[in-house]
Amino acid sequence: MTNESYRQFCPVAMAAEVLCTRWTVIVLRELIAGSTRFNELRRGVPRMSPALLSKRLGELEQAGIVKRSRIPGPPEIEAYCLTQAGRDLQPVVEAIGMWGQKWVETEPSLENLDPELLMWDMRRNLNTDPVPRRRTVIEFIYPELPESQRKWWLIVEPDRTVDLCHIDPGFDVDLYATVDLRTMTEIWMGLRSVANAVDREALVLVGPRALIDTMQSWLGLSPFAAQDKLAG
Amino acid sequence: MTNESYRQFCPVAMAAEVLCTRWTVIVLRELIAGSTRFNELRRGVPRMSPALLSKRLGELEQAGIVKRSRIPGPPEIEAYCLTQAGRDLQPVVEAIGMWGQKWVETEPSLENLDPELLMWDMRRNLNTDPVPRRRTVIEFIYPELPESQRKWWLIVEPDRTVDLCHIDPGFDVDLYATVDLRTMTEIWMGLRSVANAVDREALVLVGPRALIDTMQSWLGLSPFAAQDKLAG
DNA sequence: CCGGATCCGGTTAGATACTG
DNA sequence: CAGTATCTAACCGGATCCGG
Repeated sequence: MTNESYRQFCPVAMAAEVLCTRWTVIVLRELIAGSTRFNELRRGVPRMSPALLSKRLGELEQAGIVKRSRIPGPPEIEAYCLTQAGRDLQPVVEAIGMWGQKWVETEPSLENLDPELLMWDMRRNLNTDPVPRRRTVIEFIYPELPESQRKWWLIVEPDRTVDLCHIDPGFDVDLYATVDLRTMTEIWMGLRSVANAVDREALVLVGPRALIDTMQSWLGLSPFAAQDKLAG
Repeated sequence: MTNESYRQFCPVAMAAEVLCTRWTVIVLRELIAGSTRFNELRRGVPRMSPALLSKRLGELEQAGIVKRSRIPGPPEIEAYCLTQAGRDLQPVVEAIGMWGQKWVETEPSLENLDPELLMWDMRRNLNTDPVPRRRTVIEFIYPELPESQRKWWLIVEPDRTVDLCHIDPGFDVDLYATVDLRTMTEIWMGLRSVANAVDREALVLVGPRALIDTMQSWLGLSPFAAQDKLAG
């Protein structure tokens, strides 16, 4: 069931036994970002098999990092929540991410683009403060992608909740953003600014001036975008 | 040769591909602590096979974390040194260790005691400032261990270098410390003080008063000993 | 839909021995 | 000193299937 121990009394080894198994820190990133349900977590780690995710969640529960609770139904739903020990892992995950942003060459990772992951992250981090206090709809169009992944809608409701759809919700669209996936991912990662992408015509915005001019501020970036890159 | 990618553009995933494979952070801990040669690293990870250590060092070199350099001989010797990217991993390893010290139950790890690891760590962290400015020899005796691991000598030379022997160097001994391995490990990890162990007669010190009274200060503790424990 | 369990083939890690 | 070689056991990825 569990991994063989390193058999060292050093705290680094003790922690690494739990944390440094395949996929574990990625799952922790999702939990820290706020995901709580099994299939919600799956969206954040689409290439991880559900069997392995289930196993890892069990190990994290065993280690006191995650607590499983049953939300009364129907449908009866399981929620995975971080304990205090789990929330205390945020500095660890952040340190790993900061190092990755600073030192890992981007080129290889920019070959692994995923519009669903990107849009999901954008939804999570969108800053609603600069957005008008009525329902605002932004449509992203990735012309080079197949039909099923081409169009995405971000919807900011008057109550400041943000929804993401990949089928047309039928609302009037305030802002259209036509862009290639790589450019949008680079913007999200802080490797390029909105203005730069517009200048190079890699990003075409159609909509009210106010929404366009504030895009860099309402488009929440990756939590690691502020870290300068030294590699790649 | 290398691990399969997570295929995510997130910096956490990019970093985890390199860092979160088995044994990798333990090897990094050794490199950060100052080990540079292959067999020196092996002493810090005695349960890791040399084949895997060699493979990991190759991966770390590939990732730009370690640089291999040849020290002219004979004997010709290879040295593994951290690059700037490698030194930048210190906050990551420290964050992992701090979390481990705070949240991982100690009991299981205290079943995996190792006198050589412990003495090696003590040698590395010994604070020579409070030690007299002549050669000082401290003999540790673990009565419950087999002959080959029972006696260890820490030698502080006048030039402030510290040596560790596990065969009698033949010098006059200034201080004898008779202790069981578990108690000494608990002291090293900050779970118990020298005074407490002496009071409970788990640690018996024979030698000059000055050396005994200052032991807590010259005995450098684990870098994580300052972090309070909340689990186990 | 939600939350997994099962099976199978390929890869990785552990143990031990050996070499230039 | 600094690694290879070899063999076996454990783990992982991918697909499929299942009960509520």
